[in-house]
Amino acid sequence: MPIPADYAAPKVLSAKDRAFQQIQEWIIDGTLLPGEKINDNQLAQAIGVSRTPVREALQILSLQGFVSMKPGVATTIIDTDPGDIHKLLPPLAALEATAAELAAPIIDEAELKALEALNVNFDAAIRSGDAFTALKIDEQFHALIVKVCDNRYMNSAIAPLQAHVRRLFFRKSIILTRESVTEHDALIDALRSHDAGNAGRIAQGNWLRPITLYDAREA
Amino acid sequence: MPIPADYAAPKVLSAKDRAFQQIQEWIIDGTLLPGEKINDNQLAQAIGVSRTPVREALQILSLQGFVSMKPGVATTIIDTDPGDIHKLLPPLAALEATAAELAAPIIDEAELKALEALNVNFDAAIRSGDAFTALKIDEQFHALIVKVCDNRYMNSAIAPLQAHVRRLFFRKSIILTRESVTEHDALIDALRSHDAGNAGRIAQGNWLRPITLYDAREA
DNA sequence: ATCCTCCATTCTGCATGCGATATATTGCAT
DNA sequence: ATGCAATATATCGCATGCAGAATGGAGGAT
Repeated sequence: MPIPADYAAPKVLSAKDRAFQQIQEWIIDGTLLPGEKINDNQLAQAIGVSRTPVREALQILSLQGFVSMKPGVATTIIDTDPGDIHKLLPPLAALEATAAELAAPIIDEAELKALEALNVNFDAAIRSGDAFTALKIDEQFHALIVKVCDNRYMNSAIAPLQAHVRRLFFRKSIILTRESVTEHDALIDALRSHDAGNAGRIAQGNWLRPITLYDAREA
Repeated sequence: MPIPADYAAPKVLSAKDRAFQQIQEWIIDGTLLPGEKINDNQLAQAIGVSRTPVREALQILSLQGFVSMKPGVATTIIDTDPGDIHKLLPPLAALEATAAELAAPIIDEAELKALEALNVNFDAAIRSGDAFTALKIDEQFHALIVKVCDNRYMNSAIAPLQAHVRRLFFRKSIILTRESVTEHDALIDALRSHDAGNAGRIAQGNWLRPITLYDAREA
C-alpha cells in the first residue's frame, strides 16, 4: 500500500489550535472589536471547546499583542491605531529584508519559478481589484522567501508581525498597489542573480512603501 | 500618604509567570537539557504550582522555540546547535539596528547618560572577567535602546530572540569582548548626534560580530 | 532466539470545580 | 437628588479529575 510521501497534516485540529485560529481570525477581521471585553466562558461556548484551550489561546494572543490580559481585571482586545503601521512595518521590513538576504545565496530555480507564479496571480488579483486575494497571495510570496531561509528564529519573529499586518489591512491602513508587482519582479531578479544586498534593499522598500502611501492619504 | 510614583510592579507574581520564568531559566542555564522529555506533572510539583499554569508556560516556550510540543506524544526541550548563532543573530541584528535607527531621533540626554553608565559597568565586568554580569548589563544596554523606541511590536519580536541569545551564551557559543565596549561608545555617540544611519550600522555590527568570533574559534 | 502482539502503565490534553477578587447594583444617608 | 457604602454577582486564575492515546514490557508464536 503506497503511502503519500507528504502525509503529515494532522487531520484533526487540537482544541487549542481551533480556539487560537478562530479567535485570531475574529480579531483580525473585526468580529471582535478593539476594546471589547473578552469573556472566556462565552468564547469557549461559541467555539465549542472548554475554557482551558481558550485561555491557552488567549495567552498566545496576548504575547503577540492582540489582546491585553490584566490579571484579575479583564482581558480586552488591544486597540490598534491605524497609524500603527509606523511602528509595525519598520521591524517587519528589517526582518523581511534579512530573510531576502539570507535566501539570495541559496534559493534554487524551482523556488524562483514558484515566486514568479505567485506574482502573476498577485498581479491578476490587484488588477481585478480583489484586495483580499491579493493580500493572501502577497503573504504566500513573502512566506516562501522566509521558508527558503529555513530559519526558525526568523519564522517565529515574523509570524506575529504578519498577523498584525493582516489586521491593519482589514482596517484599511494598508493598501496593496500595482507597484508591488514590479517590486516583486525586481526582488525575484535580485534573488536569481544571488544579489543579497539588492534583494534586501528591495524587500525592505517593498514593506516600507505602505507607510508613505498611508501618510499621503492622511495628508 | 505619599505613594511612590513608579509603583507598578505587582509584587505577587502569578503562578503562570512564575512557571514561565522558572522553566525558561532552567532551559537557558542548562538545568533542563536539550532533548529531555518534559513531564509537566513533576515540573508542576517542582515549581509548586498546578499543571495548568505549567502547561500555559510551555505553550509560550513552544512559540518561542524553546520546547517542541508534539500533541499527544511529548514535549521536549529543543536542541540547540551552537552554530545556531548563524541563524539567530542576523534577524536579531536587523531588529536591533532598526531599534537604534528609530531611537536616534528621539533619544534624550538622560537616556544617553544611562547608556553611558551601563557601558561603564559593562566595561568593568568584562575587565574583571565576570562574563555573566557582563551579559546581563549588555542586555540592559540594548533593552534600553529598544525601550526608547516605545514600539511594542519591536519589543515582542526581540524578546524571544534575546532569550535565545542568553541560552547560546550559556552554551559558550557567544562570548563578549572588550570590542563591544568601544562599539557601545560609538553607538552612544551616533545616538547623541541623532545619526540614525550610523547608529543602525553600529548596532548591527555589534550583534553580528559574535558570529565571526565563533567561526574563528571553530576554525 | 527473535519478532510480533497484546496488555498495563503513564502521560497528555481537555473539562470542570473552587476560591478569590473586581465590578455592578441596590440601599441608605446627607 | 446625589454620593457613598455594602452586598451580590460575575468572572478570572488555578487545581484537579477524567478520558484517550502512546510507550514499554511481557508473553507467545514462528
